[in-house]
Amino acid sequence: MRATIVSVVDVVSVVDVVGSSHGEHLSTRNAILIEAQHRFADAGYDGTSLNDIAAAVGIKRPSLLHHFASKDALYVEVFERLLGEWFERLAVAVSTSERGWEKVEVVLGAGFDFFVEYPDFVRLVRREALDNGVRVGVDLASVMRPMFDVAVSYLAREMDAGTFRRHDPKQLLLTGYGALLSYFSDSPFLGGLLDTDPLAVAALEQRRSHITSFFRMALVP
Amino acid sequence: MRATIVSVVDVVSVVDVVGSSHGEHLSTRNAILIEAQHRFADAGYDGTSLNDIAAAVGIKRPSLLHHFASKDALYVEVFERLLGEWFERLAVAVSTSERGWEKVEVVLGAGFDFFVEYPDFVRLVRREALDNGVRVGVDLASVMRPMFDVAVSYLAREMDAGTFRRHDPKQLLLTGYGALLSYFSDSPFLGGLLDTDPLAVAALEQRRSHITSFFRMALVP
DNA sequence: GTCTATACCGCGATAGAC
DNA sequence: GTCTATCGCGGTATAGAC
Repeated sequence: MRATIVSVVDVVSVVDVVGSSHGEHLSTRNAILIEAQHRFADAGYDGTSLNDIAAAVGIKRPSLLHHFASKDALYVEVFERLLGEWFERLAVAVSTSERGWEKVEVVLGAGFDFFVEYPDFVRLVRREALDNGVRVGVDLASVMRPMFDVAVSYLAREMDAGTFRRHDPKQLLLTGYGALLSYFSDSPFLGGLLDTDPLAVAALEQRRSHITSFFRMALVP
Repeated sequence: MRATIVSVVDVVSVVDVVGSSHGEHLSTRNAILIEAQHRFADAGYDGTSLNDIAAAVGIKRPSLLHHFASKDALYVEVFERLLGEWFERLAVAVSTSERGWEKVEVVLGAGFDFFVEYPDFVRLVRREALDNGVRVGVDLASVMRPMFDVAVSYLAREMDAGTFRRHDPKQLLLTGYGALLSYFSDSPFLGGLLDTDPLAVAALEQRRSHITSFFRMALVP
């Protein structure tokens, strides 16, 4: 069984450590982390071999295991790093002075941009959400829960004030969650459904404006 | 590399073959299929071992491989069986005489009910969509494409007629796809976000009515 | 910090007896 | 149809030389 992340503090603190690369050439450790991130996102935990990661970095598997105690430890660190970036980005968006719909738009846009920037993150989260209950890698729910609760109460407050149309706030968030993430997590599949690459610039702009206008229509009276 | 499904006809024809169980006790073959379906949905292709499936059915792995040529063949047949049921169900919903929003409501409801009935299906589809491009198990996009195109043109027609509010039909479908599927595929995770089991009867009813009213609001002028 | 070498395990698949 | 036995591969992890 893989180790779990129990608090947001743990997550954020790790980022600084990893983020301190020395500049000139990527430290082997960082190179491993980056390569592992791609592999885990592409093929999942079970579908990823340490051999492949090591080879891609230009070392042998035993050398990789010198930097990380186990495959599990490597996976957890990859995930923690991304989660840290995610929280950081979200904190900035939430702390803006906007109000009402504008605030939702800012946060929504920040999430969208982050997913564009870190496509691996979305797919890792999705895989984790799917595996939850069977093999617990990272306790995503506990980590995300505080953000979720904040969002719920924000929506509820705005609805009570009449600024937003009335919906079940939790259901609305789940709907937004699914609509936003799925586009990125399933992009290889969606590429076959549409005629264009979903991650191309034009397609992304189209998606962004659809998501925005769709939820504006749902929320703004 | 796993084999691919190339046409819908292939899919549907298989269902009859498998569906013809003899009644008294599940044939070993069917028992294997059912067990494999659960494992593949829970743990993914790589995370599932033929040993476990065989043991759960009460036989040894070599005996399992007597019924199915390979792990790959087993996986494909599991998927085909579910896809067949899905198309069958959807065809019924689409063929109703409803019009405008009522038709959308019928199809949406049929999808929802199907996902409740076959939770494994949703997670298999999600895993397949995630893996697409890396390891091609089933060419989901080709199989789903015709349905997608039909839905797109239906929406476009209604929008042109003024029956529906104007959106980008494709984007709208992607949004619905994500909102609908994610609730089921990520239910173990969402259970930790909410306080109730997302698949409990009450929660499902809540979700169902939210989805319905949300899209009604988006579509009906 | 990286290497070679090794140990051990579980996997998918095959062959052949019953 | 199910079994035992075996093969070959790739997995994670460890020990010890450089």
